[in-house]
Amino acid sequence: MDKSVLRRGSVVPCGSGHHRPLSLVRAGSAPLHRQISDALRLAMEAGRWQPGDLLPSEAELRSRYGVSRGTIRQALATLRAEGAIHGSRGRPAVVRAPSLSQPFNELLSFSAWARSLGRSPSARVVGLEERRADSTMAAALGLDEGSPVIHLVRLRLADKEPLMLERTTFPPQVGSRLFHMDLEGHSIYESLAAQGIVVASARQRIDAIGAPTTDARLLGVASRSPLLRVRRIAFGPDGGALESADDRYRSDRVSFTVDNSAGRAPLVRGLIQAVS
Amino acid sequence: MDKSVLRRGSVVPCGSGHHRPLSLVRAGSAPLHRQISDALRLAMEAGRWQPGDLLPSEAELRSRYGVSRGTIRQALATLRAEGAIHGSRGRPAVVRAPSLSQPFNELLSFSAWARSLGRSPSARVVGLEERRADSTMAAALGLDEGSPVIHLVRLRLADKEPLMLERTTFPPQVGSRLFHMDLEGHSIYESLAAQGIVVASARQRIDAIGAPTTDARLLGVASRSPLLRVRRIAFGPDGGALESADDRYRSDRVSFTVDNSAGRAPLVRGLIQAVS
DNA sequence: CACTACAACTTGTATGGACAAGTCGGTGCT
DNA sequence: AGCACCGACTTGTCCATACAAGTTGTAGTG
Repeated sequence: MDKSVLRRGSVVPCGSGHHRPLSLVRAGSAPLHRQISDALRLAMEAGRWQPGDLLPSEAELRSRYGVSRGTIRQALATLRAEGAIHGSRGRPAVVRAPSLSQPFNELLSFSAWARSLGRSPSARVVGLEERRADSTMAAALGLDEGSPVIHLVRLRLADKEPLMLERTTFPPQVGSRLFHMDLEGHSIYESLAAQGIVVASARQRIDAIGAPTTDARLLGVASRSPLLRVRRIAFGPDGGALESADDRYRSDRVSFTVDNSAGRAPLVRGLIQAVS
Repeated sequence: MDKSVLRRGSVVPCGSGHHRPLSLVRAGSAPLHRQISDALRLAMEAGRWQPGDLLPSEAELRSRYGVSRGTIRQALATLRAEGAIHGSRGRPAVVRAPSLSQPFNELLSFSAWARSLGRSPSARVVGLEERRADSTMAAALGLDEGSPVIHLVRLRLADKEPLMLERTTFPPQVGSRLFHMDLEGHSIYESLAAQGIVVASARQRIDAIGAPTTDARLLGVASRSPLLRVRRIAFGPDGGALESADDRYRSDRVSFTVDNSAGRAPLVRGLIQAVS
């Protein structure tokens, strides 16, 4: 009798056969169209629909959520403006690509970043020593030239695969704490935060360099192969510099994304590419 | 009797005192809401409303164009998705400062970016041709495999110095307009914006590659030297893909910065390094 | 068999009405 | 003067309806 309805609906393998309207709060909570767009976005991020799949038709969504068509269209319009779906006339909306939404904090802490991608981060200390600041480093950290600084070099790994070579210079009041810390297991940022040292702002510069031979050997790539370099100065709440870092990523495995919607804040993220 | 109506209306110094519905084509032409959003965007770009000004109320727009409120709201929703206006409840929509979308624009448009750094941008067309989309390109643009696309390759220069090699693929409805445009002098983005094609969101991926020989020759660097690559997909307010780009920057001259203050939006910018 | 035409579906467009929620200015009270 | 309150106005949300336009599968035609 209504096989025609099932024809389009069968595109979506709806595992749980809910027939009553899905849970929507109609009282003082968020607007209905927002609840619906959030739910759809969540389902897309969870991989319930693959890129290229067709969303359920507006009529089916309407009956599934028990709202009018205008409300459904408003929810879909939100997803369309975000670039998550892509509609044309006469056919249900097409799922565009995995939507990405993660906090920005990741770009600061390798450990937090790797964990957010489902990898287990670790580190291998290559060197830890006290130095005297040269002129550029002194300027970066706001110190006098020749004053002592602590220089730390670590190879950063995710699932035991080397991804990044990290050279960090700390002013004494921060760096002196490193000698009593576990530099290979725990996140430096998290250990410092436990001692009340928090990063309030950071300025990072991204460019590309050819790998020097020593860097190449540590990272396991060919000499002179391209690396993504991130140079960062992190500041505390009082504006004092907490570190000056030079991170070099294997560019065949790591890339950064900038997700930008007009009028909204840009979302900067690191990615680890799939092994080809 | 109705001074209350004039109270809000007086915000807009309506020079030409049209009282009949402004010129809208109701036959096979563009949809009404699109004609209205185009007209409003044009008026805003012409400086008729300054940033911070209040747009006329929906009721006034409704009577001015002789359409229903839903149509007006659809036009305003388009402008909101573009970031041109910014609405809150109980007050007419506010015209957003173009400076808010400035860093966003810089990352998109080489011309706008170079000008913001005090350089004079230009371009040299290396190739312009129609192609058929392969599977990955079709997926990126949301087209069918094998459908025609327009492929443009340009060398981008600042003060006549080559900085970036740009390969862009456009879907037909955007790319077909390129053949009637000045591709070496004017900004493509600005020319397209004048025709109502506006970028609402974009996804960019940054990594590093070694320069292939052809790229190296065009950019004037050694073969296999590191380049900063930015791959971008730009979307319009309706979620349709407007372009898929592959930009390769001379990493000895260009870098990107991410300024991050905790709690505030990260600021992503490009930099041209001083000649050493 | 190839092609056309149609019917059923889909989304896009547009209208009208109704109520809730927020802003703003003025009124009147203390 | 300072303050609470109210009413007019505004946008946000939601509903119901109707038609246009595009897609797709099916049935009928040559």
